[in-house]
Amino acid sequence: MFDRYKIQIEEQINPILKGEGLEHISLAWSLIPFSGHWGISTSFFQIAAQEARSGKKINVAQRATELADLVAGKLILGREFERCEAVRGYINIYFEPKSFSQMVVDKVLDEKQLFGSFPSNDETVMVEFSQPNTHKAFHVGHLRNIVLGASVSNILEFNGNTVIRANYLGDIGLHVITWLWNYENFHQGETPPAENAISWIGELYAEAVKRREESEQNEEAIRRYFQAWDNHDPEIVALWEETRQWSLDAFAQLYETLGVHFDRLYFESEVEHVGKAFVEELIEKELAVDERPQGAVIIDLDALLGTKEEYRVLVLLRSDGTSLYATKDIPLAVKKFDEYKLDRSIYVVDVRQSLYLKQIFKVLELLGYEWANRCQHLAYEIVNLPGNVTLASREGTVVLLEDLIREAEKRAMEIVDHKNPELNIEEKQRIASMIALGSIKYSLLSRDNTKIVTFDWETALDVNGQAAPYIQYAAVRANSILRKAGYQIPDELHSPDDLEEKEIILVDLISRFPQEVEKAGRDLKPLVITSYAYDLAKAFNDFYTNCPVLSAKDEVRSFRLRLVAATKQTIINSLGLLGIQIPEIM
RNA sequence: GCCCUCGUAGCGCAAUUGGACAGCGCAUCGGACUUCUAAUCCGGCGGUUGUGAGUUCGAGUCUCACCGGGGGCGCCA
Repeated sequence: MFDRYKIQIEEQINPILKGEGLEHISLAWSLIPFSGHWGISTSFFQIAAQEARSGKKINVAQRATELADLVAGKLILGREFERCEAVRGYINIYFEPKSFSQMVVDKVLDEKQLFGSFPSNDETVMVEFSQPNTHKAFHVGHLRNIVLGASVSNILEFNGNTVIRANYLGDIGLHVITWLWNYENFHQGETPPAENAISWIGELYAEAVKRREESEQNEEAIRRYFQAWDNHDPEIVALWEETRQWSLDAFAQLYETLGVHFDRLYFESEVEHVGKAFVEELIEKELAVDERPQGAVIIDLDALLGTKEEYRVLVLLRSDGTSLYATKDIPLAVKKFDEYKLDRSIYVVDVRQSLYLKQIFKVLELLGYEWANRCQHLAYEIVNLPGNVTLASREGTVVLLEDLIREAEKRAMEIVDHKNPELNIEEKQRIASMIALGSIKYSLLSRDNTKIVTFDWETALDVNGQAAPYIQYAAVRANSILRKAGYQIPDELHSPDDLEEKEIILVDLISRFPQEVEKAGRDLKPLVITSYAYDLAKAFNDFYTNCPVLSAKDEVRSFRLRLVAATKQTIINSLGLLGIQIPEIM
């Protein structure tokens, strides 16, 4: 956006530096880091340091200051610039606010919901996230994964990638069998209640595990049940299929509530069989070692690679021949790349699986897949309870997703009810839901992926301060002004000669949105967007209290209306990347 | 034992990837609603960035060593 100006200015700076005996200098430009006025800046420290290294006896800081002063004194700026200044070795060049602000606002109103996005770049990326087990409940730990995966997908899409949102469901294994056995013996004929199907399924799971653990007889019965399932006992398979669907339906409902969708569902059951063939291949190629029946099928990566205690040993198949996660993850990766010709495959999985995924990617490389190094683990830390208590359904230390959402909606509803008593109940509920879900999502996304989230009800349901409702409210205020103006946004491109400081800060922030999107995409960090959206809302609230819009005169009013519309759009776009919606009223 | 990760104000978190004076929110204290919605705004208080070295003109950020929390290391997922 500013390249043209940079070149233009460098053409002036180079001769000045040449006069100082400095040639072939390249300057690194950046946006001036604090708001107030916008502009670009560069420093002379590197140049001074170079001089010092070449033998001259100079004080680097002093020399940088001297050079900055010199250049600032000699620069001749065009009318698109306001002024330039030298500050402690830096030179700051400020743009003329009028034309710049006009340019930014025009751009937003022109591009609308696409503002901040980048054109398609031909890169296809798959993001695998959520990965729930059927026949189990969802808790807040799972939510962090979903919310992160969904947001990263949105951000990558905005960056111009073609994104395939994939889910990988654990629909087989001991946990499923345990559930089925318990159901058939103790809950025959029951069906999940429509309202809270996941909780019901989860409760049965907890009960099933308890039964399995409390008697050896039960454990044996379950093992026999597993055998029967493995031998395709038609009754058990039918029950498996039916109950699995209950879970899938319930998940679909939850994803809808969360506003998350998937382009492709993978199932463990669809890759298990082919996975065993891959294990055979690995044994044949003498990469894997078959220690059965005494041991398992393993692949000693350190031995193969000559590393020491780095890749360790990966178990591919149990000694009894049944499959493990690794058995299935290998064919799954192949399937993904085959189906979609991926350029990149991202796994949103918690940090505890870092070594495991590193192993899987290495095995794929050893199998000769050239794309193996384009698999990427997006690791995030877990959600804990206070006192470093791990969330675990079997310990009872768990916060169920449905409970959390219900409670958050209840609290939001109280406020909505109080503030907007005239609305009908459906509308109130809709608004409360957006606020509740927004708060929950925001609180999970607004800390770095590498930081543990300690869940407590107080913080999770706090809607004050740096939280989604603050940002949503800013957009609602903007909307309120626009509504009172009859949604008539003037076309005039004139902006007033003198802009208020608050307006300048606001325009400045809006102009930074695209680069924040880029950064969030590069680092796979929604945190960048949560911070940005908050700063933007703050700047708008500041503008709101200081700059009247509707009562302002002609051109000021027009410009401010356009600015308000542009702000609303930018808030919508940024919260959209986080999967957070904005009500019209709140 | 090896590896990963975190440590910033009483608490919860940021910091443009090595740049300007380390910012914000809770909490706390004090102000502002006959005004486009106060779920808002303004001000005060609060810091040796775990410790110690090193690299650099410049370090919260990079290197090394310690200290402390969490996690992972062959048949769990």
